[in-house]
Amino acid sequence: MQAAEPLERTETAPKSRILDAASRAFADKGFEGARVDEIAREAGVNKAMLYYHVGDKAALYEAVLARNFDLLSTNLKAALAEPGDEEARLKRAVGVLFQTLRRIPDHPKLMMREIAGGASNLSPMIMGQLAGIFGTVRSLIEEGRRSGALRDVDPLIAHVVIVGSVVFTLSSGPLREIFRANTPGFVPADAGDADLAGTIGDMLWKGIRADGEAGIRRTEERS
Amino acid sequence: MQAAEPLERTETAPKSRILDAASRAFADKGFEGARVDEIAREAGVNKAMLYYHVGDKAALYEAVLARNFDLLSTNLKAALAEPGDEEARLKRAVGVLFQTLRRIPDHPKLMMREIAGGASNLSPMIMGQLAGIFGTVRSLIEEGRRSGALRDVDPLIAHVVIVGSVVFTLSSGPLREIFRANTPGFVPADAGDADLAGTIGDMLWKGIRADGEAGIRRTEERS
DNA sequence: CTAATTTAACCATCTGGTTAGTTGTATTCC
DNA sequence: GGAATACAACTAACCAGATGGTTAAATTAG
Repeated sequence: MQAAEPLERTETAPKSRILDAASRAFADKGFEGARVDEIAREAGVNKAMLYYHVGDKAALYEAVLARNFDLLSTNLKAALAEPGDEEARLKRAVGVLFQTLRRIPDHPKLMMREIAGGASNLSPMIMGQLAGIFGTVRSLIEEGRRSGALRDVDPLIAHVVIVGSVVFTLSSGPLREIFRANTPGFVPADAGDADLAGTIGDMLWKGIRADGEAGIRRTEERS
Repeated sequence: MQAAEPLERTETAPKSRILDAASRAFADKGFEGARVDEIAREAGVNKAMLYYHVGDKAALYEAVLARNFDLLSTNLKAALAEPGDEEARLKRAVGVLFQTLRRIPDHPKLMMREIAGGASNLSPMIMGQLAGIFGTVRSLIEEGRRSGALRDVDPLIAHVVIVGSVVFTLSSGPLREIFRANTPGFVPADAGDADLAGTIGDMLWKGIRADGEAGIRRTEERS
């Protein structure tokens, strides 16, 4: 038995490279559109090695998703474990969601495709990870409701709106650039990442916070 | 087959049936995942007829998208043409977006997949339709900013958040049902459509309306 | 030697797309 | 009228290339 794996000197481990390539392919072209041969080539391994190390195409897909959700879940839980008032925690959650997904830009794309497909191809393991993340966000929202900081929103709907806003924003970058380029008199680029996350966190917070005694302007003020 | 043409013998026009089947297939399985044979079979048409009436797979895809965007654009413009203050118009826009997409439930899925793919497969015609819709929403937001009803949000980002929220909510219905079923002590179903649209419209409105004299907390906590 | 890796070659099946030919029917020509 | 023509709608059969997956053999490491 080999005591320790002294590898990854030259490059990263083959399995990791395979998952990286697979993640990119699945995100860009979808499960059906991704070509196993291309993933292998891009990872710099023989196709048979891919089956040897990971398994078939479905296993490959699941491995990619599991790895991404794991990172996301860990970061999110860590961010919400720290103390703070509801506003700070929600915005921190959005910020962490934003920056974590920036580090794995394939993930929002995978999620969007998966949801479009009716989430019918998610293994129990992945569903468990998803449920964990949902539980974390749900706790945040329900605590906020109990403390009176948040309005009486449906946690699941709020969750979907939060994730949808961030995921959509992150994934639609290329499309936005096209619009900005074709719209005269328009700021030519998105704000930086921190600003973007801040803007969206702010919108979401204001969208679900309790109507303060002062915030209830029913907009009938027209000068 | 003379005058006695049985009313429903022909059901709907072949092309329309083909587009319906194609829309479903593309939404559920993606462009690459959709099988032309299956689309033809589902439409009750010989495969060659599909090529005869519409064209190849890409043309089929474009036809589906064009038809959907057309309906969406028409409804949205009509809804925003009617007068009203910013709050009413925004909420009306969200409501129309919601109910139009409910009528073509494949469309949000197609959009999600397309955005995930980097919007790289959209023909100029489709891009034009998209630009038209964006222009409509942008006008709404910029008018709101000028009148002081809305905060100084980036119209593109606001647009993305609005559309993302609605599209995500609509597409994630099945996934939400799974979560609701597995979460004890949870309301067992989504609110009705009107309520759902109202809830989300409200969240979005409160998220981008101008800060009342009390709400201004320039949270720069991100150091 | 033995076992873990790695490779080239292979294959059964599927997929988008085409083609040659058929049918029904409206129009033209005698 | 009715034969000939024209043409859109439709079909069955086919095909070349791609695709996911396998295997037997070779190479390397302990």
